Amino acid sequence: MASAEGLHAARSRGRNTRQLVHEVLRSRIVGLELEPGSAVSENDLAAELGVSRTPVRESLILLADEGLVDIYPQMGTFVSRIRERDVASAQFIREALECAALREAVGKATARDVAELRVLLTAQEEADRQSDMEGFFQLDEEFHARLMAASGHASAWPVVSQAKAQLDRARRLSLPLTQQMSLLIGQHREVVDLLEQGDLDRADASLRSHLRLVFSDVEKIRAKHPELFSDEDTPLKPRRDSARRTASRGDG
Amino acid sequence: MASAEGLHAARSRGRNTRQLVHEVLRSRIVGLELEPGSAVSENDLAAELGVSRTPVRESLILLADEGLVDIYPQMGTFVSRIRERDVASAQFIREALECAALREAVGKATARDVAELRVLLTAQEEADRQSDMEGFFQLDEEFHARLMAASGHASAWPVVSQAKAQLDRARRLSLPLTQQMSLLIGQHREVVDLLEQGDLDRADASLRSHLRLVFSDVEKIRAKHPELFSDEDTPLKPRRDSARRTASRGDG
DNA sequence: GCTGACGTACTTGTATGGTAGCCGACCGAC
DNA sequence: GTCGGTCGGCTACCATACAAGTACGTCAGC
Repeated sequence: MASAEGLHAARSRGRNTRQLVHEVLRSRIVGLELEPGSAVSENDLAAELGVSRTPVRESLILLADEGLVDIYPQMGTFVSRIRERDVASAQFIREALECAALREAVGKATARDVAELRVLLTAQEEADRQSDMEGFFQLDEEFHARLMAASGHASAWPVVSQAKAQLDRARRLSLPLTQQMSLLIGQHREVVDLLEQGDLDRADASLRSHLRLVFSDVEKIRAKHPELFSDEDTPLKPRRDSARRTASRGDG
Repeated sequence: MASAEGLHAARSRGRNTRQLVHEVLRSRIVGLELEPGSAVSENDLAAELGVSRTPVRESLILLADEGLVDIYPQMGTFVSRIRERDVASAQFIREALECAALREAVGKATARDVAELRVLLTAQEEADRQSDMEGFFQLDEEFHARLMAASGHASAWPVVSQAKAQLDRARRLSLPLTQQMSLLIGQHREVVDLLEQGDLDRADASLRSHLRLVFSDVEKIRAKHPELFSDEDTPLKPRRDSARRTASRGDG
């Protein structure tokens, strides 16, 4: 992959190595490129990305703070399994903040806000037609972010985004059901319509049920991919991957 | 100060140096021991705490993520000034999450939950009698945390706590008005009463007005201590402290 | 006195070395 | 066959060294 070169190429654009590595890793984890439970070694990542261990380590500390990796000193760092508690917590946070923002946005959102939201809806429909799941995910993220921005609380979005990351890992597995996309888009449209009409309570209810649908998806996924989840309060056995690197030696 | 020794003494108790340093710094910043705008040098802190730059640096990165310090590469790290935007954002987040939790807690909180909250109320009154501001701050924090826990969303508390940190820095200056304490305690009691009575809407309204009172305090403080605040979107002139360390040499 | 170039001392960013601790495989004892 | 000790290799943690860059004091020139 060109991630190593891309890293240094983009580095000149103001962001330092730590931030670059952080973004790369976060993207890989949320995008399930790095599966829950898999080990992420400072050394391996540093070697792969062509940087030293320091920025990698600092990124991992930030990711641990976000709940995306678990660091066990002297044992290893592992992509965190999806925990029942974390998902419920993330859903609660997201619902509370997005709905509260929407309630404030009603009567405050400008015509321009609504117009920009509708542009995103159109783009989402296009992504649906092309079965572009990755594109839809990004547009979905932007839609919800702008919805919050319309309330004047754009600066609270990072908090939602962080909570959302926990949910998105699971959602990534569920969405292949393409029919879901059009359903979600319809709900988006309903929210925008009600926002424009100034119907506060129905807009709130609409967004809330939309978010809960997403939440219920996660539960379905759990049945299909239990290995990505963790019930335990003490998942203290991440188990080191015993595939020795001597395998490349081919002895034997 | 015994902070350096205390650091290593407590280190054996499971937490590593990074976490210890993080807690110390966070406490100093929220407690205004480190004033907004003041410089915090990795080297100086490392020397003072008797550790290397690494854990200090990692702590500062976490604090920057929390919005408590601003890191300017090759320039310095400074305790962030209180920004209008951050305070408003923190208030929005806190209000949305705490009120949403309270609404869920109504009808769900056990008798034991209520009893434990009342114990805290009693302790707060005692702190008031003794004019123990520091104690009251801790009891206030615990009260709100337990209130959220009663809703079953204790794991969402760290998010509130982080937002609260922005508000607390300013509050710390306002509370010396001792009469405020009893007022706040009365509001706490009202919330618990309404929670126990199962009066959802009035409990919500009561907590909301309580939180807004706290918020309005911040505005008063701004008038008295403008140097701790920052309107600027680009406060790009933190200005290095020009007090040379050669002062200790005593030459001249 | 004022202005501008320069040098020094500081800053954070990155790279690397050494340490303590844990896991898991191996191997001898029973 | 089963259990217990040992040892190798890995881990994250912390310390340290080097690099890139900024700000400020100093001083020469005007």
